[in-house]
Amino acid sequence: MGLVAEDVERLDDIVKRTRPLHRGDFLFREGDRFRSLYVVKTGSVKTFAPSPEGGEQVLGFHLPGEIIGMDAIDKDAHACSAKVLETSAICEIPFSRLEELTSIIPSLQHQMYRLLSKEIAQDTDMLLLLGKKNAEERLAAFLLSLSQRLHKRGLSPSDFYLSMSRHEIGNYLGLAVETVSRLFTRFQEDGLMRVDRKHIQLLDLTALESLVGGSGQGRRQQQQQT
Amino acid sequence: MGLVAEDVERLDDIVKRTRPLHRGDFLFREGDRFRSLYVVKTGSVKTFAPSPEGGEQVLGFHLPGEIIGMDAIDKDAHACSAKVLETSAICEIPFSRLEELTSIIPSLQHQMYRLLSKEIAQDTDMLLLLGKKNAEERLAAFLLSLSQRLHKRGLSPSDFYLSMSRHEIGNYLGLAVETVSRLFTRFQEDGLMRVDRKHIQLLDLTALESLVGGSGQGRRQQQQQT
DNA sequence: TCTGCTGTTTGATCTGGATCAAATATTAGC
DNA sequence: GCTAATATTTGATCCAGATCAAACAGCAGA
Repeated sequence: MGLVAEDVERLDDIVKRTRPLHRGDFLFREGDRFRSLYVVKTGSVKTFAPSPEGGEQVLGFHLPGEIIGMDAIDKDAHACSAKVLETSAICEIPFSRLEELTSIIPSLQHQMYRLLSKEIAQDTDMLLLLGKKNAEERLAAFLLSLSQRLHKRGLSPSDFYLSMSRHEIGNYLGLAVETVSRLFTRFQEDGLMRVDRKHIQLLDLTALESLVGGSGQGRRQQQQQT
Repeated sequence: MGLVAEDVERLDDIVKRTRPLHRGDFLFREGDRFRSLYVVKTGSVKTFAPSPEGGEQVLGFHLPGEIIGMDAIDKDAHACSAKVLETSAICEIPFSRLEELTSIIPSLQHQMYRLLSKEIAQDTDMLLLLGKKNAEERLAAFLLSLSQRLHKRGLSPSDFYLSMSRHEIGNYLGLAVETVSRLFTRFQEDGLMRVDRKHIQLLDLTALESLVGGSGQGRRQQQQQT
């Protein structure tokens, strides 16, 4: 990402490798002091925040290559918890060390700004999804998002395992478990995918994409021009 | 914010003051190359993104003291548009100049990280709102958010004008205009606020806060423990 | 001032997805 | 392997809020 070998080495020096974490382990909990960012090397992690009513809101699922914890810099404390979904390798990057480095290496500083900015842009996409899309569009968008992110990491974009439960998917997408389950069934009947337990095969990426875009061929939908 | 006078001056030097903008003016449009961050001095701005179906999603309302454009750093292009809601004074901060400064002034770099992080945390709150809260809770949260942000700027927390339309509020909160209107009426009947056109008076902040928290005294709601 | 337009309110009806209910399939523990 | 606890699926019903419809109120422009 535009760093010379020497800089990469310096960055490498501050990264802590932790032994593998297992399903259910926490990277951090809501309220913890913020110290480090975490990078998923293999496996997956979910982040979630308690909602005032006692439930929780799943904020995201984090796949290999993705960074966790950037929302905690401002308040210097974590407002959400991060829980490992399957046996995972996670790197820890002490933020104060990272800050020292970025103030010395301008290109690294720029990367940090980009990473933070990207996180904002992704949240924005999610706002659009929760604010404007129906159940079908949400699940299609979710599946495509996983597909694309796995593909970016060199994994299969059309054949993968879901490390999260239907319940967690529903929570994340603002849908009830039952709705998620029914949609999986429907997508399968429509030949869009094959579902076997947590094993997913996407059979028609194009069709899924068109589902996400407009509400298919038919369903009316108010278009607010504000 | 922890800067010495000399640094403040340097920051001040790169800030461009533009003449007042008026209702309907754009700060930038979706697709524009990213060059600057914008700070609202007075007035208000809304940001919004087109949804694939042709409508739009209001992403936020920006009040004095707030920064706009941080989501565009990563892609070096704006993914949303920013439109002025009322006559406003806006400062422009060329990002490349800002980056030069932050690489020289560590405390400024830290502030930038905090600002970006705060934006992420705010989006996260919004995800919780759209994912878990009902119409009543959403509008109450919206009103309290405005109230708190205005108060932070030394303005009245309980008496203010809405520069955005009911339609825009609904769009932002994922609700229909009619629902927003009915809720304003209801809140008024319940003595929580007075509404006269765009003039708002919050009469019972405490009650509004309790509305946001749990679903009031009654309404059942599934609490997902995931 | 009048005129047309846009924004807001109010009422009636409809519906996507939640909720309730229950059977079935997995999985974890022993 | 066996059993309890948990997750998923499927079906029936319900309802918050969307949609449809229409009256009304501000407001900009002539």
